[in-house]
Amino acid sequence: MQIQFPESWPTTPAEAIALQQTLAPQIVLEDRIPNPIRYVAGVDAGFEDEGETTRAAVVVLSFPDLTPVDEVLVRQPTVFPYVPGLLSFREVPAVLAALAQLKTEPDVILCDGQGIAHPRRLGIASHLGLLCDRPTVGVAKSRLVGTHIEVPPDKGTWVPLTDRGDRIGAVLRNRANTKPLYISPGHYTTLETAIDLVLRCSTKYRLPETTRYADRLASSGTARSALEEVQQGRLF
DNA sequence: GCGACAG
DNA sequence: ATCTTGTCGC
Repeated sequence: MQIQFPESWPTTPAEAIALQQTLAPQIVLEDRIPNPIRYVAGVDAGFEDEGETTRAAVVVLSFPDLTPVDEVLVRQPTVFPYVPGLLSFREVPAVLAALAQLKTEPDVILCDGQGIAHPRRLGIASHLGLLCDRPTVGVAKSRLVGTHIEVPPDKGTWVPLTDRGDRIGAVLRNRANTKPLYISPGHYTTLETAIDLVLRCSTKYRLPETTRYADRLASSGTARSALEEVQQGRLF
């Protein structure tokens, strides 16, 4: 898909925070997702060489059958350290490079991490949504900010995630007997639609299929060689 | 000043 | 995120 790469990228936390404050007001919390949805994408990032190299994986699944139809894996030098609240500045560059190589245009992208459930309302899903001008949803495995009551144990139930008086997302019990997921709108979507989409992308596991496929692709790129396995005496 | 803190 | 063995539970 066509990607407009940023001409410059923040180098320091101070610059990154300033950019977030500029971009946050541009987020659109209205549904602008194509109907019907034909393709959903999942993105994930991983690291090698003690963080020196970033891996970004993106997988496109047909919807609603969730069959993988396109995928890309890229590796490039890491350009920003991990700082809570500034995750996008570390992972987005590689993710954009991966998206640029997709042949199939996704109608919506599910990201590993928060959307607007962020201190400055610009988590990685929101930031990515603005940069590629696409609907995005944040699917995080844990909380960054906000408070919430306990989530009922029943599968499919959720409670609002609140921060400074704002409803910034939902804590969703995607499966019974598992930790809940933190869902929040990224860009061009409402919380209700985000929750519905995550549920419709989920089958028998805690994480939606989109992120599971992306995780697997990202991991395949870091799998140990047979030689390394032998040297560690763990073959067979 | 003391915790909390997506991936 | 990554390192890293076995182990508890469905």
